Amino acid sequence: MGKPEVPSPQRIVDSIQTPDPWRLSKLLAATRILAREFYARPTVEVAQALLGCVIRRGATAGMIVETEAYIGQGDRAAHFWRGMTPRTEVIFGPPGHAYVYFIYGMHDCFNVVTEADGVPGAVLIRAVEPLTGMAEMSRRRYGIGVTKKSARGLTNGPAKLADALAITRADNGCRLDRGPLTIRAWREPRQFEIGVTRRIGITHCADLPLRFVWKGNPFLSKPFPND
DNA sequence: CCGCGGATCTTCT
DNA sequence: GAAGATCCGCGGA
Repeated sequence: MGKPEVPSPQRIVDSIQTPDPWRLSKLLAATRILAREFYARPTVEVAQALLGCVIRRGATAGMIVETEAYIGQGDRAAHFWRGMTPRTEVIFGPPGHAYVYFIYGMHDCFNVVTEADGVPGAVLIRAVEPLTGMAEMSRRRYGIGVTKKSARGLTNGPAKLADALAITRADNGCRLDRGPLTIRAWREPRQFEIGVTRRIGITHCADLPLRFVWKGNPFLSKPFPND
């Protein structure tokens, strides 16, 4: 005669299991905000160094597991390959700022600006592993915190994670070392292998090895071959 | 699991 | 005026 078990929203969503559930306070204590200098390096270097880092917005956070580099030298897939336009202005600005663009009439995608001030370069964040606030992320994406959908689908794509972390064009040009949207590194760095592949969803320069993934992580937008 | 088509609108030619 | 750094649902294996 027990009452039917009705798990709380947080329970249901979390029970879909991320391997590593974090409380926000604990997460903040275990990480520190990346300084602007971190981003003032070659784009490919930053793209790899960002793997394992944590994007935080309010009570929601996810760990970066997949990135793509968009570089200045003859990269026709980069939005800025022809030079500066109103849209790509922030990519030519100081490093450590957000570049958020709108695509296919409905999605926002989140990039980090790299290289020295005046030199274009950006890293597209393609997937994160949810760490905290999954019910809230689920509400942002599905309009409901209780869902039977797999946790994998919550943030395993550039537009999905932007949605889950409420990143929009309003964040375009904002700095990432302060303010409501920040990127943090673990004080005790995680150990993992980095896989390299061609970038996804582009037509030009599709062969360049500029996509970087946390090898074997289940939250990739597309699995690493042989995983 | 995989491939296909539709949705939808900003940006630059 | 066309393409685009995507996602989702659907149908089939």
